[in-house]
Amino acid sequence: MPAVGDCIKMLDSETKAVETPEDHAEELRLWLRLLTCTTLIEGEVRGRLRQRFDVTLPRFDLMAQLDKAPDGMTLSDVSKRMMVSNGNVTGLVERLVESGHLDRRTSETDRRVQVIRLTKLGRAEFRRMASEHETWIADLFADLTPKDVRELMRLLAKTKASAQKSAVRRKP
Amino acid sequence: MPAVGDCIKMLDSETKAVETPEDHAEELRLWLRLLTCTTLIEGEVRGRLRQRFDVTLPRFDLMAQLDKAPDGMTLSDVSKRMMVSNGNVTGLVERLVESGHLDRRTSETDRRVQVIRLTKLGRAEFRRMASEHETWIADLFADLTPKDVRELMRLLAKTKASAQKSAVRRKP
DNA sequence: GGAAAACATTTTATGCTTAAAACAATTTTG
DNA sequence: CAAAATTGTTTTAAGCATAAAATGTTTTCC
Repeated sequence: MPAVGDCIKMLDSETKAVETPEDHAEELRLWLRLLTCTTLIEGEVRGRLRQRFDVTLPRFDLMAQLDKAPDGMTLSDVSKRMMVSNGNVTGLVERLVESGHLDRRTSETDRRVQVIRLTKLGRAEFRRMASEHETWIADLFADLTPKDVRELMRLLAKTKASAQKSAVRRKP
Repeated sequence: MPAVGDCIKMLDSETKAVETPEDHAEELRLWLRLLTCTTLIEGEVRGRLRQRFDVTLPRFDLMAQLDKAPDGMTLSDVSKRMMVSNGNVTGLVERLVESGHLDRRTSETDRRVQVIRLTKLGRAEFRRMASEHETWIADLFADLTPKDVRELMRLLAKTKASAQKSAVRRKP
């Protein structure tokens, strides 16, 4: 049963409504749990990728983006999709070109733009990894019913929209 | 309406059931959405901490752990709680001791163990940051109803348990 | 009691990540 | 058309992060 103080707004000396220090403990706990789940799964995937394929998670993620874009992507596109900084992508791409997984060329129509693609080798290796990766994910989520999955998808979509709105409010 | 092939098990030449390559696309999409939500919120919190308090997220997280433990924690405890590597904590603590936010001493009873605590300065600064941080989180989750929050908490708890079980299956 | 196992932490080597500044090419606009 | 703004990428400097090996300490268990 909540205490009285939890539900009323304080009145100041001039009898105008004043914000009580609101209780946001529930949202905070939700955020920590969300973070815990992600960290747990991410760490597991990272370790398995390293053990099975000697590849890092960021490299895998970048290849995953390119696998969906047969005609290649620009570095900016990749950066936005992966939600990481531009400089980060520059370095990742450098190493993946070096190892022969990526092909990189300057755009014909805009000399600022770099277009990157998976090489044959890169695509083949990615497909091999992705297939196993999918089974890991399925296993990690194995205890969720199809209904749980649907419900989580819905609530996370709502969460994403809420967070995006809030982010935009700060920097318009 | 699902195609026939989605629901049947293939039969091999000797009429024994054979695993179809199962479709785990839903779980994969769920994982990506989970990751997106976390990355989005994490990036937002990171940026605000930097702008408002010139502090990094890992430093804040470490201080948050210590704020809950007035008698201090060992590096191992912190490492487990934060779900990061031991070496990582060593470096973080070094910098926070340097800046006067943490106090570190060798345990009286076990000379292997380092016990760290927030200093007065560290605690004061953390409290100031934490209070604002809580409002950011509330704002980021603002569009979720209390019921949404409860439901997400429940489903994420189930997800965490499932993932932990799967992780243990691999390395017992 | 002493060798072996377990534990807590640090070190090492490498790679990831960011924010901000710098650079270069294109587009906008007065 | 040229100055200014914008866009795409790279560089820089600092910090974060990991896995694996190394170091010192305590327990375990013959």
